[in-house]
Amino acid sequence: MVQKRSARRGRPRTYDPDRALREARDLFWSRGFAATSLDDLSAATRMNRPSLYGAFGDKRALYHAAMAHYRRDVGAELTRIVAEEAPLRETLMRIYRYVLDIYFPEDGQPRGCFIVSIGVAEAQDDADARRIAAGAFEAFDGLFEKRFRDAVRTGELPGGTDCATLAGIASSIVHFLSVRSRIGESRDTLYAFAQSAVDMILATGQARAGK
Amino acid sequence: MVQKRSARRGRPRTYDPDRALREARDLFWSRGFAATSLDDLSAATRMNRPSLYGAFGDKRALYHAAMAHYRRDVGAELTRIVAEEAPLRETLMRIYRYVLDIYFPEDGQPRGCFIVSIGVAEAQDDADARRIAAGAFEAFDGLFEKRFRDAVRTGELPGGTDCATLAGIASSIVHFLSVRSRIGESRDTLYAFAQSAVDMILATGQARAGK
DNA sequence: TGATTTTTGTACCGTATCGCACGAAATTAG
DNA sequence: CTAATTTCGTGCGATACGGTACAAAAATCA
Repeated sequence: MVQKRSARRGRPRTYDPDRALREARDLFWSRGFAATSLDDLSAATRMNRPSLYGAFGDKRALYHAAMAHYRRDVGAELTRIVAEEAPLRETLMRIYRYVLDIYFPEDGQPRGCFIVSIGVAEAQDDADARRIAAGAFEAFDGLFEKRFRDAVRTGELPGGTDCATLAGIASSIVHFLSVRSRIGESRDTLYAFAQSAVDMILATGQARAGK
Repeated sequence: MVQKRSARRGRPRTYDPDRALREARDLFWSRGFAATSLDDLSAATRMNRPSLYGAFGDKRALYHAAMAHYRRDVGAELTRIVAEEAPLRETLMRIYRYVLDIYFPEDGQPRGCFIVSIGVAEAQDDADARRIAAGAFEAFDGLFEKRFRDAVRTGELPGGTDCATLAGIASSIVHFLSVRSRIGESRDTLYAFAQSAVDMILATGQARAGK
């Protein structure tokens, strides 16, 4: 899988580019773009600054790479969860459990979603950051909506359900978990909220049914 | 109302402290804490740096003052809206319209909620910022919950409604509007989403009723 | 072995940053 | 008019920042 590129010409690298990108992402994630210095990044990635430059371009480009990496990572796992084809309640709870795993790392402080907590702040003046964030959310909403449409097809949700809006609400709850985790709410409290919210999402379907 | 403080002793100020605080807040709002320099703040507030220091303390203290100011401002208006005692749907839509007014300023780029977009990023390493944000959200959720409890009392929502969770969902939608406004969604799209989401919140009540 | 290629690591440059010292300016109190 | 008080505004100092130049190091190729 991880094919070592067939012996390259010059001096070999002493760092792992993917690991370095994850370390950089984590640093940006906790401090934001501007408050993270190249010295910090250099220390965390164990690459000196010229190597950072060679590998990723300037600080802004490294930041974009970190955002894109996060988006790919999380998007792939969410796609996998939805593909498992569990019952609707179970799929939703797996998604909320998964994002809570991300927002509350085992080691380190609660951090929320990288894009919501950090990326969106940059989005106003950084068109690339804005595009990456918008793309991530579009894919995210789309995943929820697709699952809800399937639920209508299988009878888990009644016909006439407004799947697009329900997907927006499901995404809203993810944003809520992100925001609240970073400002001190406990994981247990947020998990309980997610459960109750899922109850309501399913009940909403019931209401529509009788309409 | 605006009582001029009875002639103080020394040289009079050339700036309006409240106006200056709003200008500082707007600058932080668009760029974040670290990317906003004292030179920027000095220019925007038309106070030179030593005056800023004298009036607000260091940059971090000024930032906290800006957050607290925002929290007071928005909190007061939301309290006012809820106090109007309009029908539930109307109250909710007034709230969503009001926050969209904030998130989409008439002049300038979409910016989302100051606390969600900027404050939460600081919350991880800045205990004061975290406290201000947590207090703001607690008050916000409480306002929604109180309104939903009243709705149960008046029959707008059926008995047995889980008002705390419903308040969390209503707040989630506000977070959604904040996040999405800043990454390029149009105000019209978000307003339409809010309307559909309110439909669902009210329908959820209906479902519970039949339980 | 010697030329070539790629990465490493030090050292540095120009600039921006935060915070404050200090004297001038503008007002009131007596 | 003089003293006291408060703010203003210039200017600066120490540090931190992003980014790069340059030569040494470590590998492959012929």
